[in-house]
Amino acid sequence: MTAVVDATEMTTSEWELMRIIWTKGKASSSEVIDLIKAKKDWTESTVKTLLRRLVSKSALTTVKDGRRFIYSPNITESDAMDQMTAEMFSRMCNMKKGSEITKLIRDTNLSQADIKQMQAVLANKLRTAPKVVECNCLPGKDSCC
Amino acid sequence: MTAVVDATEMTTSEWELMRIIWTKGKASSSEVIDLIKAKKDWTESTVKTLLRRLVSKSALTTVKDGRRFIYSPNITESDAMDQMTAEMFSRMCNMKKGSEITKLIRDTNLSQADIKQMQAVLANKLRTAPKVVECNCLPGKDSCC
DNA sequence: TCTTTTCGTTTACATCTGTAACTTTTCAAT
DNA sequence: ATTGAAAAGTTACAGATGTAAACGAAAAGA
Repeated sequence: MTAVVDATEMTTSEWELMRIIWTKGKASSSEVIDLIKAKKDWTESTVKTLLRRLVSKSALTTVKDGRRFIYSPNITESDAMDQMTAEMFSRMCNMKKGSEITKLIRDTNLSQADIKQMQAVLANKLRTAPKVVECNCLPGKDSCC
Repeated sequence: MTAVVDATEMTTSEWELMRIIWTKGKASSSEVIDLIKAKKDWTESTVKTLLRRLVSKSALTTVKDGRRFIYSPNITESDAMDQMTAEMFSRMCNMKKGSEITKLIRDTNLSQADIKQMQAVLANKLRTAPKVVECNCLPGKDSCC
């Protein structure tokens, strides 16, 4: 079974709401409305619309609890992040992904454990790494770099 | 002077065209139309519309060459990639960025030089890395992890 | 010069997004 | 039972996006 939810079709605004629901596990619209207030100046209506759209994209499931709905995610935060990241990197030139990741490492606040983990993966990867990665910008030898 | 072009407002389709122009340095609309055919089944009209929108977003500059235009990028591929990456990572929980980068390392085809570069950066970073990175999903201690 | 290509410009149109007001339904408290 | 508050549902609307046809102008070939 392939991914039921396509996280790449969540908009930035929708993503903000998802973060709240991922963090809390589940939430009613009023909880979401309350929590989003700290970050965004949206009206209740706006939040409800976004929640509804997330439901229609199958990113959220609802369960009725009396008069209100409890929203819970249909995709994990981790899976969603993976999809987004993959989508973005798929747009980039193969040859340039490496330096982009390097920049990311440089610019991101990483824990000691994160770093050690990366070091382990890299050490292992080095053993079979190619001398160069081919560019795939244009078909044929005509490519960029 | 801040970034004149906001690459995060380029759509996926527009990005495809940018890649061609980045790779070639500059190109006429007919060159772009020809080259995109290998990847996308767009009509000439569609490509022209997208080029025009890129010009209106200041992502491309045109110089007239006889009857036609030569398009060239107003932002480097590298800067655009940086902006996109930064935008995406800004949406993620601080605490989870590390493992996301680790996955990226695992899933990306990297050259030996790329890997060594990352290793250097990481070794250096480890010396001042925090034990843990705080989650920033919700305001206050109420955060996720 | 007349015609055919080749570009660029204008117009189109459905869907998606950001943003929200207005309306209806349904608990909960008189 | 009545009413007020809370939640959900309906409708709206401008701008962005995907996708393109049609029209016009200019260059190149006949």
